Amino acid sequence: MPMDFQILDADYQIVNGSGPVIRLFGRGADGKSVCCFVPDFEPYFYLKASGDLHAVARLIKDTFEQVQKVEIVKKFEPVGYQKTKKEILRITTRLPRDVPEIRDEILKIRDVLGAEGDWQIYESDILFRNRFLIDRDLGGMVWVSVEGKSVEPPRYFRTGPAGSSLRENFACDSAILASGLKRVESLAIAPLKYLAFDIECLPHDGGMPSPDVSPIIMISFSFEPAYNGHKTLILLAKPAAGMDGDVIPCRDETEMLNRFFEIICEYDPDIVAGYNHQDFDIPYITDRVKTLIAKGEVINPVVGRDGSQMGYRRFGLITRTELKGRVVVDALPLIRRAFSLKQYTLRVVSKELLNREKLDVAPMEMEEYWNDSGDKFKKFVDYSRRDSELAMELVLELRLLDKYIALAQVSGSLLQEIVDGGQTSMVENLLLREFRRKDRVILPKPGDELSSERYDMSSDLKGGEVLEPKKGLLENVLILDYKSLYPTIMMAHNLCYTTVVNRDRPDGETIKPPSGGEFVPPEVFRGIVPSILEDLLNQRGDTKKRMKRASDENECRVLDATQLALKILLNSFYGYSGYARARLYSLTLANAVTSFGRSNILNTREIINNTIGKIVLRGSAALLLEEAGELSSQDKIVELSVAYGDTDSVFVHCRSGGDISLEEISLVGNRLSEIVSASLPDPMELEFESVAKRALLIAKKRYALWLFEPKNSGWENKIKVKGMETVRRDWCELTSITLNRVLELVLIEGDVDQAVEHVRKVVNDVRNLDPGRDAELIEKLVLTRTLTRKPDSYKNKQPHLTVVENLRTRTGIMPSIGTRIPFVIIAGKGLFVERAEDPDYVREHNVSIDVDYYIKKQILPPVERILGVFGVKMSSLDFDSKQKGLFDFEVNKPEVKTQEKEKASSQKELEGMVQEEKLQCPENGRVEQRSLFDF
DNA sequence: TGATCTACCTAC
DNA sequence: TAAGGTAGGTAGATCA
Repeated sequence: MPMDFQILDADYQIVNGSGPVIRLFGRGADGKSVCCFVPDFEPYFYLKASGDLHAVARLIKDTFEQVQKVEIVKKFEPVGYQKTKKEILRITTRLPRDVPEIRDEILKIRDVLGAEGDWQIYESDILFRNRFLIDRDLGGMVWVSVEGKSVEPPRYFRTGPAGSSLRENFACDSAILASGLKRVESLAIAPLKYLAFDIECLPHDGGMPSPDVSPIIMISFSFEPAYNGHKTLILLAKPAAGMDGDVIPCRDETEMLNRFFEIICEYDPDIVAGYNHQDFDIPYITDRVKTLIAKGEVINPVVGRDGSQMGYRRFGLITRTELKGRVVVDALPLIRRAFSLKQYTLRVVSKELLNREKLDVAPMEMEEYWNDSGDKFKKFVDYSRRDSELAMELVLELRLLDKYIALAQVSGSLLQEIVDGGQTSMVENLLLREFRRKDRVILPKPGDELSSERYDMSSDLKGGEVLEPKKGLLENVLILDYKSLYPTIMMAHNLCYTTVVNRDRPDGETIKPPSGGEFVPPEVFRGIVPSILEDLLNQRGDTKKRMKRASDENECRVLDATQLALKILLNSFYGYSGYARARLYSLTLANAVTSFGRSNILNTREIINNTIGKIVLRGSAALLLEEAGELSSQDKIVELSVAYGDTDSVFVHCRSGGDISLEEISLVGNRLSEIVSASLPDPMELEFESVAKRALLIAKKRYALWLFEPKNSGWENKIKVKGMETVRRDWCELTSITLNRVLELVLIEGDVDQAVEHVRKVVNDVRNLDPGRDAELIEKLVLTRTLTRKPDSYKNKQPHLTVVENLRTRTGIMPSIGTRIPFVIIAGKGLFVERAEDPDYVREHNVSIDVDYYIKKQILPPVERILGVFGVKMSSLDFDSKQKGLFDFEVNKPEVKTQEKEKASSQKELEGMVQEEKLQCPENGRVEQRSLFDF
């Protein structure tokens, strides 16, 4: 009877005498975990050689006993348009590890033969499990239906209680030796089991714990679904009485660790979650176990579905953990990628994203709490339990994995690879599949030398065009943008590695991008990348259609994740082509894409400003001047000019003698989208996105819009801020809330006076700051910056470095790279950087804040950039003296086109809506999920 | 003191 | 076996 399961992980095993056997690990639709053995898949790679290929083949076969067979096959080479395939060798080895082993040796054959010409190895560095998945059209989180016979699952051994003899167990529920395997199309997700855990260590004097001396004293678990009725469990490294039913006291640390591994194996989770456990808990446990074993303790750290032990490897700054057959999901990096927050400590993240409090025990107090047997001890236990609960909730409630599961299904990469890595593995996976189908081989990954050579060249890659903004406050601005600009450019112009003209010349015309280079048109050869993109785009369209039909909420979520994954993949190909470590790197290709993009946006501006110029509104029609013919007094003429644009967007300023309603502007928007789209090659499309009733353009990449979007039967409005200090995390919260208020007053109320008044009040509050009382205000003065490298590799002093240094000398704690460091600027003499201080330290020691810095450097400059537009000057400010008038605003009554009284009716209408629909400024509202790159 | 460089973060 | 891309604004340190 065939059995269906979803592929979670894959690897291979060497079976004595019969070569490699692929193992697929997964969870069945029936809820059982599976290990599926697939025999008869052989490792291979390709060699392009010169001379008599038969002779080369024979020599290779005779020289290397690892080589099973050498065949001559016809393939296209990776890059460049080619009229015909070329004969190359396909070399099959006995074991996967033979491939890298003989890869370099094999080039020596060339010297033996004294052959002239180019030899090149292809596809020798593809992991065997990936090779299998690609060749069999399988992939991560894909469903398979397998036929075969039941066999015994992998086993593991572990110590029993109190030093009893070794006990043997199966590492997963079932195993099957496959005789037939086929892909099943389904977006369903198997009933996955989630386990989250967190450890507590007992450090020396509250400093950093070290696994060779500091014991692990508690481990907490969280389970979904429950484990023997428990949602959580807490293991203690000491006996204890009077604890609740989720607490398991152990004799000592060794017994606790054995229980830990036992519970993991028994529960048999698919997903092992934690918060920073990839970098901390897992390495710590691994090292601690080693330390204890070295002392003679008996611990068997089994965690894998094949009976393998826990382990980790460090690559430079990155730690990789592998739990065979399972997926390690660290919520920290996923949250960093998905949400823009000022800090990513579990405390801040839980509060911001789950609105849940982390319980806390200060490192200095841990020892006391641990040795207590009353309330303090219980508090410590609860603190530990809460941490694993939070890790689990972050993963499940924020649905952090949905996107990654969809990406695995769509790209074919294994889930772990996607969760750990970037876009490279997904793009390469798709490329390998499609190149294989079209008989084209792919290059190996570039070495360090080639990569850095490419990296030096990559300054030759030009990016998008940013139009100079028409600075100031504008009314009635249309926002249009190109849907998936770069992918559609590649499709429209057949831009691909396989169409670039660099060896064979096609007969007819070629496509010539503005950046130079030549590409063959699709009639001559349809590029592989454009065809992949087309497929992804079609799939996305279908998915969106299915989403509209879907009634089930869960189905809708899965489909939404799928269309999002498709969008991410669509947008990954351009970046990959200019990425120095890509297998397929082509500056010609990348430059062709961006150059079409630049000329496109410039063309669009030209068409709107000059070719179209004006639109006539007549009834519900938006007409070109030539369509309108004779104009009547009923007609409304809208004059168009592009006020700004960045890469794939244009902001069109609409002016007319009288008022224009949102509906009327929308008519213009739709018409523009129609006209411009019609002038573009398929599938490029300029989309009408939204209308800004008012737009404040400050500089390139810095603006605020009062946006109106159609919603149900009315309009939904909100302020959207880009690039300004309100959305920047290296400014303090006081700056963002003040600026947000100013923007509201200016954009919605059109009331500059009130904005000035507001700023005056804020400045006054700061000036009269009383550090003892205004803890809340101080909270709003905290700045944060990312520690981006090792402290000694900075050339200039930096404020957050000062804080890191202070922290290190005071507590011995060294934040890791990537951590956001909070600080405030304290009063005193000397450089700004030297006056940065840890906010906690400031609070505890009542250090005074540099009030002047906050007023002059944090509040006023950003405010001035906005209010300056209305002629508000703050030149005559003298903050150092404590005189009467703190400062004088010179308000040149702005000719605020915004305050025209005659608009009373529409104005009132708008204000009504504002009250209904509360403003969603990023800092005030719920934290928004970070959006994607999307050109 | 003004010009240049370094660092960070953001828009797309 | 680490990592998609470029364009751009702003602040502060450092250089000349």
